[in-house]
Amino acid sequence: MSLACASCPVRDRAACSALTDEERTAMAEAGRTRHLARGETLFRAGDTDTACATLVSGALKVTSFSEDGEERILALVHPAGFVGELFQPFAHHDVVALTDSTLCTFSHSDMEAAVGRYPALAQALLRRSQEDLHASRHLLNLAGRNSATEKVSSLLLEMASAASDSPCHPAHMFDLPLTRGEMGNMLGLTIETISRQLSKLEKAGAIRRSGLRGIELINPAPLRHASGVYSPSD
Amino acid sequence: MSLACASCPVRDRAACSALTDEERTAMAEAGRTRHLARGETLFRAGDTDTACATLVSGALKVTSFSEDGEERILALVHPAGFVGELFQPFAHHDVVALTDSTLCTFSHSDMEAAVGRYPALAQALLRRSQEDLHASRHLLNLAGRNSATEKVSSLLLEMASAASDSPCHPAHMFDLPLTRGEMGNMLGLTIETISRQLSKLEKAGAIRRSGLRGIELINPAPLRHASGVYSPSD
DNA sequence: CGGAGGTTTGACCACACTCAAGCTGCGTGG
DNA sequence: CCACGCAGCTTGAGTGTGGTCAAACCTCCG
Repeated sequence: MSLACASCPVRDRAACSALTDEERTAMAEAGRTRHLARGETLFRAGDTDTACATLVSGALKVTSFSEDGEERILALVHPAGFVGELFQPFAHHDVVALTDSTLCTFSHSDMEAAVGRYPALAQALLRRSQEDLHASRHLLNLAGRNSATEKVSSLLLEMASAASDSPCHPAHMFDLPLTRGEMGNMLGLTIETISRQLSKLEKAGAIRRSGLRGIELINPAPLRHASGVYSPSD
Repeated sequence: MSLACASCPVRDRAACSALTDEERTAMAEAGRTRHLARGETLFRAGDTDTACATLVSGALKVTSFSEDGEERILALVHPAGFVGELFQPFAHHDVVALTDSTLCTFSHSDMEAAVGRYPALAQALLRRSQEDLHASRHLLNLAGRNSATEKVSSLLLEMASAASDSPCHPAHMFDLPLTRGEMGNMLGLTIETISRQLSKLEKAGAIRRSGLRGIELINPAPLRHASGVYSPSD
């Protein structure tokens, strides 16, 4: 059996958790475990017969490229997330690893067949797809909001939550999986603006930076405050 | 039978088209036809036991409200589209009619039961959900893109396509279902900027405005040009 | 005819972008 | 082990696009 479902860290949360043991065993036959190093791509826009995958560990980004070669990040994928454009002859977006990642991949056709064969899988993917939709709309809301301070603050809080083990408390100290450029293009800002906002937050005593990637939340209050409330004294 | 499926204009495209005749008849028992006037809301964020619906005619908007009461449009729904947050105890967004609309509504619980009972329905909704996700990412991309001119041009072209009967050709002349304010908050711009951009496009001879809502596409080329396609001779 | 909601237009200003220089951290090779 | 080089980041100065505020103008309806 090519997949080690029994020891899979996301076996309770991923789409395949909806399957019975026999069904999962059958699917595992068709699946492959795959590792991606930071920067490696799973598939590109335009690829036909793209893979589908459940992310087991690490982080991915879903991006589109405009004609002039500008990247735009459309979504982040966290463990237990599903990627792959079902029912589409070719992919519309690129999927790239942000950190070293482990995935559980299936061929496009195997996955579509499985969706037809196992109603529980279709339902689980529907659930996931609705969650993705929700996340996308959340990002839309965030990126459309006004000030750069708001955007960066919100993103920091979200990254802190994603980095935390418990879903309720944000992590106190964590590494950003994104470069400044990547943060910028998620939020519709430039590298420089991100950098300036982080400096401002550090000066204000809200965070501390350690190295390029490390973030320590000293005082989350101003972040929450900034992500929506206008304060005249600035 | 409460629904007139036989004469339904979207019977071939909506999610329910995946059902067999008997299945559809069974679902029709549980459904209700409902009309909404422009501005009426189907459900609000926070509502429990929200309705699910297939849009038969008209147009809807899906919106969220920030703490300070600012509306943000997250998606438009066109005929054959599906609204309703499955698997969620309460709604996260508002759904409001942009124009007088006809919907085919089902209670939250009936719909979830149907998804469990009819695998084909789950699959059809999965397909739709993926399309919605794609649309949301498309909007994300658009709203994150740089210039106001690009945004407005793209939106105009999209509205023209949506208003057209044939999927390939944009309509030559159509009415915007959105107010300036609504366009603005889809694109992350202000009313005034939208207005100025439209004036600019009219002066440039690309469009003509008739009344508040009417748009006539005189020369779509500058619109396409502005909306991302890079042409060296500028 | 009058009012209200939506729109247009103008003047001004600020926030974020651009361009440019210097810095930090990290990997590679001598 | 240090020197070098590169990629990513920070910081600064100046500019411009789109926001804000304000006033006038349509257009639809009662």
